[in-house]
Amino acid sequence: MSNPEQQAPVQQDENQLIAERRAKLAEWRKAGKAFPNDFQRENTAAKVIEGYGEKSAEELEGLPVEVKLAGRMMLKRVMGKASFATIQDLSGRIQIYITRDRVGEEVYADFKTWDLGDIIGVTGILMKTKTGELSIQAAEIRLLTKSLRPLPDKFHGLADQEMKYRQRYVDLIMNEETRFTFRARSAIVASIRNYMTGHGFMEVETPMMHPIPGGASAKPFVTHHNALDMQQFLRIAPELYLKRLVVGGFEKVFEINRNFRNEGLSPRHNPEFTMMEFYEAYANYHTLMDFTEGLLRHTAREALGKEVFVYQGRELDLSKPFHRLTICQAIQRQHPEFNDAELADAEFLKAKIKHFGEPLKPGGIGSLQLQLFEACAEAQCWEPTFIIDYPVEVSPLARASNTNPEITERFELFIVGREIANGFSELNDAEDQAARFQEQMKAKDAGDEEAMYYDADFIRALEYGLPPTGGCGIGIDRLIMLLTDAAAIRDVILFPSMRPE
RNA sequence: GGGUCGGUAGCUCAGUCGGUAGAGCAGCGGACUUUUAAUCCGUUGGUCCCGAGUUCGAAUCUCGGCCGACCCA
Repeated sequence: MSNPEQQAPVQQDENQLIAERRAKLAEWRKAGKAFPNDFQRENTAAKVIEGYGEKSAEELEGLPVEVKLAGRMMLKRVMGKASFATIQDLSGRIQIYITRDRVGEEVYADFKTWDLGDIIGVTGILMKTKTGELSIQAAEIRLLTKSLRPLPDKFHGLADQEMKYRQRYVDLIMNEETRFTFRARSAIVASIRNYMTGHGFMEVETPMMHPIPGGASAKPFVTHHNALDMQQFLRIAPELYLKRLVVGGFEKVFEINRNFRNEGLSPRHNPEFTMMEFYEAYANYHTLMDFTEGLLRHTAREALGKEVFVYQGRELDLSKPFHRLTICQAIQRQHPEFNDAELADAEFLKAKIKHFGEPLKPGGIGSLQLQLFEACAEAQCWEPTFIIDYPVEVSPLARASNTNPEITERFELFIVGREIANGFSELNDAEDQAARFQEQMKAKDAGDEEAMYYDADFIRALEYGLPPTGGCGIGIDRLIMLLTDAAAIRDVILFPSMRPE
């Protein structure tokens, strides 16, 4: 099946500037050497500057150092017989000095026709300008790729938020801050992997397409498998598959991958987002909290080199021990006027939830306490805070507490008022799990679209015996937002979901 | 879903009281052998988001729609 609208030719937004560049490209083709791929660079801008930036003009003259590099031309200052250009490669920028006498009259004339955005290769020796900027005095210079589209204003850059997301390639060309964010993202994910594998965890990949969506409460994307003629769901969480692996004897596993939830877009929600989930046999929610705390601190230190950050203008310190509070303690931290008896009274809780302007969802005491927490205390958890002891009714996959069957051995971690992680001692009693799925089925029949399905194979797996296990999910995009001071999830996802153009 | 703000040249943005479109950058032509957002002279370029209305006349006012950002739900 194909959507005819998607096949319609894209309307060409041609203009005078593009036409000029196409004409230049046509000339280049005529010369017979367009789009060469035989230029082998030997250096990058940052390495060259790191190695020789401190050398004096005389020292450089005495060496001399020949370099060969390539990049996109970002600035160009042409004079009659000599020019400067600034090229940008993956590492940074460096200035080139081009004189007609050295490169030859013909090449110099060609160079004058090259445009900002073109990709050029240069060979030359290092020099210092009279203002002390390390530059490459070009012996040879070549056009490697013609850029047909003009770049945004060289000084103001790309300001249009929508264009930054839709044409991320332009954002990356123009904006050092964007490049930093996504390099940081890469480093953060790498650090997490290091920590996990360093602690004996094995990285696995479990299905992205599920016959039954499970492992979380969320609306799934639905698709269809033609050969099997069956409905499939993009996964909303990998949890049930990872626990099957622990049953199988892979006692420490993790997965970093995409989840898909069929929900709206917001500064904190993208329909596809990245989660890490990890499971460890013989761990429980207390040891998980210790581990998660260590993981975040390690990641901050290794990937960003610090543990104290500024997020949206306010300090965030990951070096101090994370708070651990029950739901009621967290409410009382914000509202000491609420006493224990009141927080155990359904009518009181309902009244307060309404008072804080939240819609009231049906549920028992535990659920009401959680709703009140979300209404009046969650956003105030700026410093890292584990909220513990979630009610059974909202935790269908978590092990119940030994001391109170109404609550589970579960935590959520909040930082800057946002949920970052969710973990618990796993429910490994197959019969209890089957009963919980039955409850979820009832809720689904009663109209709760986000209630879970009954997963018979998962129950069968538990019946073989899941060791006592702890598991935790960490929202990678949100973690990256924290560490890179990004206000919106779209700023940490290279190609965020957008309405089609 | 509601509210606020916005959509004007390739980019960044002005546009007064409603009188028919401006700047900088980029481009094009010219000058210029150490520039730093180079400079100087000249110059091309517009579906003013779309549609309707009011008006002699709409980028501007009104209504409807589309798109985006932010806030709220």
